[in-house]
Amino acid sequence: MTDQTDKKPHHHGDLRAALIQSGIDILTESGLEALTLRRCAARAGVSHAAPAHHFDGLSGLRGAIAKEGFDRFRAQMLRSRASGSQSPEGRILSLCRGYLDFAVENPALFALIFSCGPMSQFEEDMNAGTASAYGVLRETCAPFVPKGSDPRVVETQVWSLIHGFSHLFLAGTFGPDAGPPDHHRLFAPVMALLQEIGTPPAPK
Amino acid sequence: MTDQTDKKPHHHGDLRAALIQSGIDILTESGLEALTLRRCAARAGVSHAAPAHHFDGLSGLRGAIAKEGFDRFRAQMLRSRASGSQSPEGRILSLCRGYLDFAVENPALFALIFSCGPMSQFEEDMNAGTASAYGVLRETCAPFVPKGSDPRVVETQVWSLIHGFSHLFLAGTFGPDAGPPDHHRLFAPVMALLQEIGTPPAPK
DNA sequence: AATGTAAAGTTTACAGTGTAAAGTTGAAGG
DNA sequence: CCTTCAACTTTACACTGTAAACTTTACATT
Repeated sequence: MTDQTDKKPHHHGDLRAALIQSGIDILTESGLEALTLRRCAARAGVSHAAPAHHFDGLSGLRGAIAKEGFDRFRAQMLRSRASGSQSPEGRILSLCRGYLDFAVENPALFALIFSCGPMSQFEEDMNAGTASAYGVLRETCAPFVPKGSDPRVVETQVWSLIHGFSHLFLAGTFGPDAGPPDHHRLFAPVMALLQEIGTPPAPK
Repeated sequence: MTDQTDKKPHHHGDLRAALIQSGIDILTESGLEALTLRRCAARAGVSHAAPAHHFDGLSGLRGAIAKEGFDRFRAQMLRSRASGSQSPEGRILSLCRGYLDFAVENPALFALIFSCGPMSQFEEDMNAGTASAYGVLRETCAPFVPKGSDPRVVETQVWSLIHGFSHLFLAGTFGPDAGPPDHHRLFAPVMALLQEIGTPPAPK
């Protein structure tokens, strides 16, 4: 609708960005349920109805935050991928490490991003973010796609594996005691399977 | 605390069970956000404060519903596993089909079960349900565990894979057009990887 | 049988939430 | 200087969870 990205608002400096950042702060500090239009407004120092103007209600705010969250998610995956070994195996393993680390470090934002509830109305923002993150995964998976086969097979395997592990880890399914310090220990089976996925195209 | 399973309540026949069923109905009809103490009470024909008595507030109601949901989840997996080929491979594939089918048929209940937000207070109910479902997975994975190795490796791989696929499928990550009719088509890569996991212990 | 007691629900009240409408401010353009 | 319009505020309302006080009912004890 109205493009207010490069247009200076009248009163506040850049309220839209400030509201998104306030929302992310609230998510980080107090969890998903604490993300509220009114609290977000209070933190940004505006009236409680201001966020409903910039975004289309609460779900609009959540969509905008999710978009920003996807950007950071993607950035962290890229950073992690660039940090380790640059072999095809090393790149995909580091990417998945970044995936898990982001989920562990930003659980509420991660949950918001992949929430499948009332975000359906925001498929525009949502699909853009998903496609962005998915693109990173695709190019990292490319070396493992057998020639002539559908790349989505490998992509789906890797994507499902790392996402399922991250989600179950956050939900505490792998034990209530497992905390951020030792999540890489539990991560070992996933890494092993990822390496197994990587072997077929390079048999000898 | 108070065991009210076999004790006839005073006014209502069995309000606790009625409230849980009302909650599941609301979830099925109107989604996760629609699950409300007051709506649940109205549907069961009692005052709005009644649910807060039987359960410990909203999170208590959600915990009780999650427990019931886990039972149905487990039952569906068992039913599905029993329906197909009884080879070790067939059993694990059918189990995962049941997993995915339950998620597709009960998206809100599935999301509630694996929500990692404010359920932490209900680790008792939650861990019981998780352990119950996890047990089914364990025994189905057992034939694929190499002798002397940690069974949790295979379990984690299968669990993460099927859960991640189900969750991403519900979230629409694999395309917004993919609906219940063709979710088994998209499921193919996961099945392939599951069979791959199954091969190592039977090399010849 | 009368009475006490505790559980099961209801009523009342309150703080917080999203949303819609009307009102206010302030910067830009003629 | 005045108009205009977007940005924001104020006001109002329906709905939510929670806590407290109150009422009813079944059971147990005397």
